[in-house]
Amino acid sequence: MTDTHAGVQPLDPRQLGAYFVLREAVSLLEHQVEQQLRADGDISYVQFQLLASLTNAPGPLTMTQLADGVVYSRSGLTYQAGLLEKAGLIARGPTPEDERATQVTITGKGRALVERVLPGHVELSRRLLFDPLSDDDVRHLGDIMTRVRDHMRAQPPRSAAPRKRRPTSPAATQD
Amino acid sequence: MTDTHAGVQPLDPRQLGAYFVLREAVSLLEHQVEQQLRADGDISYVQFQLLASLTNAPGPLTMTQLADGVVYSRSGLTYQAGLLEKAGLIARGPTPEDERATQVTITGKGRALVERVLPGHVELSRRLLFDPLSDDDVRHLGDIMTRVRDHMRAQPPRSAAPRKRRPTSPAATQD
DNA sequence: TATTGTTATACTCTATAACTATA
DNA sequence: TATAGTTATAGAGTATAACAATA
Repeated sequence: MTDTHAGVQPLDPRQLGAYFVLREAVSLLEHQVEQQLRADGDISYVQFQLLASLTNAPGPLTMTQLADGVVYSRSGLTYQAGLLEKAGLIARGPTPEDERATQVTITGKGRALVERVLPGHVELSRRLLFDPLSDDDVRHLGDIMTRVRDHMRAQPPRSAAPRKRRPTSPAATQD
Repeated sequence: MTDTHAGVQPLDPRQLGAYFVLREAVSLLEHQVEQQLRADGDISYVQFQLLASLTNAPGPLTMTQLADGVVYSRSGLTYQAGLLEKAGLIARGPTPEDERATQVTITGKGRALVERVLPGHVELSRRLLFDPLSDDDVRHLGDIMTRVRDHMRAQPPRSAAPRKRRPTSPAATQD
């Protein structure tokens, strides 16, 4: 990459390399996982995440709670929840405390699907991600990404809710 | 769909945690980067990657070379290249040596766009990814993900994959 | 008025298969 | 026959805005 732009301090080449190889490796991983989930359970990773969130939760979640960290728009979640409900994997109903909210419950079929899909998911991540890594690598990777995640979550306005999102700065230099 | 998964050894919780936090952190990062690229240059990350590959390459690339590591189907690349060409960022022409191939060149406008977009991209990755990391973390992260990437690239395609693997070409990678 | 969630809609992107043309 | 690339097309997913109901 040419670094002939004045005014901005270029990123350390080591950082630049780490960033791009991270993106590349995760892209390859994502693609493979997507195939596995589709083949084993006919769901996407997003759908898996939603089911997994419900599985891990102590009880039903509202749509807003379910959206957190998985989806970046409310309508996106409504769309996905619609698919999951049509497939009989979740159920939606009223929330007693707040009549505006929707309570989302995972069904037995939904739990069964997670159980059916999880082994392959786990096996694949082991084969693709963990095979070439030592225990220490894994520990360090988890630690690093946890810090990064927490850092990012602390920084920007929270995701799935903002009323109005205005990306600033039009590109300035002509079209 | 019928998956005989008797006796699957569960993943070490540390690995499971590392996997999911990796996916989560990268998802947040991707989303932010996508916004930055769209705001600063009206391109997607895939399009940025294609332009960056051409910028880094010593000369023009064929479509096949350009596809490597960025896109997972030929038609997907044709689609993206069509957009980039329509925007005047790349040019496509015949390849002298092989009349079947298409030679892709980046235009001055394309280079200018990369230059315009890169500072913000770099700045964002520093702020989101590298701020909470030490130099040692970055070194380790780059090392880990390089090994993972190389490992995945060496893997033979899995069951349902319609045999169309490309040979690894050294030209178009970013690190 | 603000918030929860849905709907309508438009758009982006991906991927399979059929096709052309070269090798 | 095999490979490079395009096209046609279908489907999945996303996001914005308008909307209704409730707080």
